[in-house]
Amino acid sequence: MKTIPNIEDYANSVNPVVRKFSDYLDQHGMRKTTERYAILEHIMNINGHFTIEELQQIMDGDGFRVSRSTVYNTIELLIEAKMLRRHVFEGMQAQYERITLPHTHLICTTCGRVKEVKDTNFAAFMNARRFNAFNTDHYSLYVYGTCSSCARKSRRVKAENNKRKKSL
Amino acid sequence: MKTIPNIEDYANSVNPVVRKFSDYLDQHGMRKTTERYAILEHIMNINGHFTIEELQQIMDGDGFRVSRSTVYNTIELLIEAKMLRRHVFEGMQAQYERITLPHTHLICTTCGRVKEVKDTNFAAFMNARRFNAFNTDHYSLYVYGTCSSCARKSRRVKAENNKRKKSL
DNA sequence: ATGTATGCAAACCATTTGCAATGAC
DNA sequence: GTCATTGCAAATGGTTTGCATACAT
Repeated sequence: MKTIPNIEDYANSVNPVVRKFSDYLDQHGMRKTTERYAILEHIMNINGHFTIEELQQIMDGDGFRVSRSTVYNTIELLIEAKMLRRHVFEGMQAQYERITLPHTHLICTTCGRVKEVKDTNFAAFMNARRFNAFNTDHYSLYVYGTCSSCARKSRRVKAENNKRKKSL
Repeated sequence: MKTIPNIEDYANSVNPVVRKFSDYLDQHGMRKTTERYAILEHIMNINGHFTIEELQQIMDGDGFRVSRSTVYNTIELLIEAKMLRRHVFEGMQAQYERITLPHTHLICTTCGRVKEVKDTNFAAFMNARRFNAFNTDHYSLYVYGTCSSCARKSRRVKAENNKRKKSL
């Protein structure tokens, strides 16, 4: 098991992400527990999206056992602290990701993989966009379609089907 | 109870939405049942979003009882027929809406109300947008924030709090 | 007549909750 | 020492499933 530093180490961390969480806990009179920091720590090591299940498996594999309720609890705190976002893509279970720079989500409807892409044009568009009498906090753009790897596979299957037809 | 026309009437309907559904059922060797048409009929009368629960209550109120499984079943068919879309906004249960023109969703994080807004600039932007090696099928833009009515309420509450403070 | 679709009740599964034990403060 | 947090197990609630019955074809 990777050693999880003790709570004082975290409370004094210079990592701005850890700082932000500590500050949030302080400001809300909440306790700084090993579990909370361990969960944040593991989330910081994940690139892109993860499900609750995946996060817990990563932590388990790392020898750090936390109860499911605590995972949900901490995820909720991180969302309230505006450090994490929950996404529910069509037909999939909830996925989470750290809030970083705004980006677009490409979701392959065949394999379910999600890819984040920077999109400065879109970000600029949204920054300028005002919705009448609506005060925007944040936004999500989900683009559904077929990723290149699934498109390749489907072309291969079609080619094989054609071959079969010819040989009949 | 509003009379639901019989199945032949539907099969011969000139309504393009009903047509599309009939064609889909035909092409897939599926049966044209009263329940399926009644569900489509009621969905067509709904403006904007609805939950499964809401749809069923509307149908009940209209004296048309369908089982929950049939509602789910038919909703699924309509999604496969690309006539309906499922949305899961942050912290809410699934909502459905007919596929019409592309539009942006404004979701109030206070009251949960969802509003659709046309956005021709954004539609134009997305039409021109190509994602490298990704074949786009459709997209959804969710904008979260505070609607005008909730903003008004919150201003009122703040004003009252200030008054109270002064009088102390 | 055949077999798909419906309706009901039971099963499912991600998430939430209640509560005794633990540990941050 | 106090009380928020944890972990477990049970409850919840939206959705799915199995199966006998109804009905479109």
